[in-house]
Amino acid sequence: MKDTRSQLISSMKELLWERGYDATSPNQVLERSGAGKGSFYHHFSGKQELAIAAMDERANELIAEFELIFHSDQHWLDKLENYLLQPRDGLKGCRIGRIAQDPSMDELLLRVPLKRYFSQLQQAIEQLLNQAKDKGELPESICAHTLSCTVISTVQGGFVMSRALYDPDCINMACQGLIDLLRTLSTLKT
Amino acid sequence: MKDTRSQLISSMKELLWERGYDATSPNQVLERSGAGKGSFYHHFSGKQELAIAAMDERANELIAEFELIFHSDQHWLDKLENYLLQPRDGLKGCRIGRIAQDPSMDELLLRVPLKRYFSQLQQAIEQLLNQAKDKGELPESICAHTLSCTVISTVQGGFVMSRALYDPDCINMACQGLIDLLRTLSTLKT
DNA sequence: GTCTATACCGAGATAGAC
DNA sequence: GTCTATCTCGGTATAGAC
Repeated sequence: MKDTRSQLISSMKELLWERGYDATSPNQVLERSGAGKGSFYHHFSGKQELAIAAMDERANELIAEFELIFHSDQHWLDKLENYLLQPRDGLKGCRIGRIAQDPSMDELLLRVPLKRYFSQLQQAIEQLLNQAKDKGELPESICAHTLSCTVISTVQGGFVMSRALYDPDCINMACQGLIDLLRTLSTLKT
Repeated sequence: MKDTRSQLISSMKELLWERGYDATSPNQVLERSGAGKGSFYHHFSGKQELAIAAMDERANELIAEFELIFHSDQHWLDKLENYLLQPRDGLKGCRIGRIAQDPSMDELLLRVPLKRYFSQLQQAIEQLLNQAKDKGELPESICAHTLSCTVISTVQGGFVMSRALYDPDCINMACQGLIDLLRTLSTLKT
């Protein structure tokens, strides 16, 4: 059991994942959380403030997840594979990237937690790739920053493609394809 | 100058690109096209039918674009680079993939043109990659179907990442990173 | 803190005149 | 074919009692 405020945030997190920001209404949040209108507008100034709180929690949660993977002491390629081949439901969408396409994301405040998550993720991946280059296991001609964009995009785009083709497996294949390229490259170098 | 019906479709295409399906209202379409409500509901049964007509046109248009690239007589890697490095506005989103995340895309009818586009694109890329394998320029261990998912996802995810970080350049880097991997791989094989 | 009542607006569509 | 008037519903929020 948690307090009303937490319930609201929790329900908003679910709905942001399922429906995004624009398509989620306060009423849906209330229904799911069991709270009343009064509580909602007592704890938050409105939909936007609640959404930001929810996205902040979600970002922290996801950052903790990838840090667990990237801070392990496996080989860099195993870490990356570990990250890329995590089980994902292609039809549901990324728990945070999901909302990036919503028109309301033009608003600066809403973008803050989103930006924070992706910045940190990119930094982590770029660092990993630079270590690989230092060890001579990735060609010097490959730019770690550029490739980190590719890695992140593959995951995010996998969700989009899965939904477009209505095939939950697309995202897993997309990630597998990238891993295959990296493994092959590392094999040929050896 | 075109007739009212075409104007409506044309405006809907723009709005679907800019705002997606759920966030686009009939009123916005009317305002942009200069048509009135009467015309709208005379030519179409409603928002959904208009959107499908618009997406159908858009799909045809985009299919023609990639066919122009893939049916040229360049080397497969040049074709792929040509496709991946096309100029794209990362902040606007894919002209058709943009709407894949909208909640309303759960409706079967709306997904038809979306699915048609992505299916054909994937088929074209897969074919290209298989030719590369036939020529021995891509390792047999690489699965063309799997890798085609990666290619498409990189583009789609590039748009998402660009919007998340609010950096129009992310998508271009993501695509460049994938090309770099493929070029490197092809170099080492030689 | 939480509830119910109320208000305002725009989405999406229909009706019937021209 | 196109126009204006009208309708219903839900999104988003405020007011004031408890």
